[in-house]
Amino acid sequence: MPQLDSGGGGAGGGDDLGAPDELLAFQDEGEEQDDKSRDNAAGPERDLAELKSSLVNESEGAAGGAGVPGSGAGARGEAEVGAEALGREHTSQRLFPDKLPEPLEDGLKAPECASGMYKDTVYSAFNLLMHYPPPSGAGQHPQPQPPLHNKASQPAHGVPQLSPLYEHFSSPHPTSAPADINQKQVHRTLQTPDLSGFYSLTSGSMGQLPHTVSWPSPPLYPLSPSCGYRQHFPAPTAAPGAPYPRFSHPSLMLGSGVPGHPAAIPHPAIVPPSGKQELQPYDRSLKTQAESKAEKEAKKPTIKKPLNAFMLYMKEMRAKVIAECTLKESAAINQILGRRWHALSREEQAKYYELARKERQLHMQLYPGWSARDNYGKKKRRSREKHQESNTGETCPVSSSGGSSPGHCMAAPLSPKGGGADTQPRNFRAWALWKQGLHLRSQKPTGGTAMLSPWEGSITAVAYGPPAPGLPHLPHLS
DNA sequence: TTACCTTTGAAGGCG
DNA sequence: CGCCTTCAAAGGTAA
Repeated sequence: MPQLDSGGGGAGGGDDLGAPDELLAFQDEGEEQDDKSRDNAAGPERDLAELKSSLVNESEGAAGGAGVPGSGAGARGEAEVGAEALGREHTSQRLFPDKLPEPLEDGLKAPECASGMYKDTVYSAFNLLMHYPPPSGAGQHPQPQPPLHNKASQPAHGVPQLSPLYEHFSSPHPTSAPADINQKQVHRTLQTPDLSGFYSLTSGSMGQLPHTVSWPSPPLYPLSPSCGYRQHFPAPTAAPGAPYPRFSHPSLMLGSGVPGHPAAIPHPAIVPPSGKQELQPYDRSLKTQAESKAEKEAKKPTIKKPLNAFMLYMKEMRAKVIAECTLKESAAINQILGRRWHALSREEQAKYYELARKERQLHMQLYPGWSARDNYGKKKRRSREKHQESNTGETCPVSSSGGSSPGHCMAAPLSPKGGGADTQPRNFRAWALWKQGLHLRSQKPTGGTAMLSPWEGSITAVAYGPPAPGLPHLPHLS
């Protein structure tokens, strides 16, 4: 299992990462950022930054202002409290210099957002996360954690919840599980030796597995009460040798090869159709047997899509942004995260791409017949009418404002329903980029092939595109 | 109660 | 092959 260096050294070779096309994509991105740096004072990027800045500031003003009335310093104090709290847990991981790519973040003018923005970013996390495969983990015994009773597979407010792989890779040898796990035991057989440490599932039973797993996760960052966030858990008691208690997932613990342990837990991708926690087996027994088959069918758990790289990144960083920026609105937070994502170096992004690739690989192994199409229509989206309206793409804010940056189009105001976002359709961004001869990164070449097996060696290259049809990234897994 | 917002990436469908 | 659509997470917000 490779130990992905978080620095520029081992995994480094960032220039070695990615297929040529991918490098091109990154190059374009970097050039764009460079342009931003060079042209910091003017230009469409600046417009974008200012626009976003105003948006973010508005949001922060709403969120932070309530907690710390009229005091930017106070807000900053909160952020510092959060940063301090972070530091307590990540003191040894603060490898990332305080140097900020300010041009990239100039849109975030709020000092509480700008300060410490990059202090605990991907590096700190991946120092601990990217440890493949799980080490023997002797002596690492994460503390049992109280079960949550909120939505299944969802963390408490502000608590980052990691994907199974994400957590697994950093929870090497869990030994205990919440008390309510016993009611949710699902026996599954090993499917592949490589995944034995992750989930043991029979492929045929995937779709029927109930997903009642609460996802106990202590807060990564002991938020100060002054931040206005409830603390659902006591601050994690970092046991010696247990670097990241929050990454210890009980379900993974159960399935992680603990001798004689009877159970494994479904992949968190399996959720009830409602997205809410399914009935416990005990409760289910109260159901009459006359429950219609159709009803049971309707209650079939939904297998969620595996998280992509950005989603994984968001999951990890959301709490930090919330803590630093005292933001709550996910839309605003996601904008910040999107900017941060673009500000990440190739190496940093590569780690998430690699993690996402493993997620997909695992997901593929667990649910062989699953297709993303299966979930189509389960989440009701905007009306077709809006889509059609948006497809016209004739309301391009670029053309109207003279902006030339794709990001300019992306900087649709955070408006209420029917506002700018609706006048700026999703595909508009693709249109705007295409119009400028650019390409979305999501449309980069397919057929990517991993040059790295996660189970071996260090990263020499990573293909970010989807695997070629029928060509798994990890040949020995399929 | 439910959809929307907002982000990027993956995947499937369609022309 | 390129484009479009949908979904994945998250939580506040509006209908």
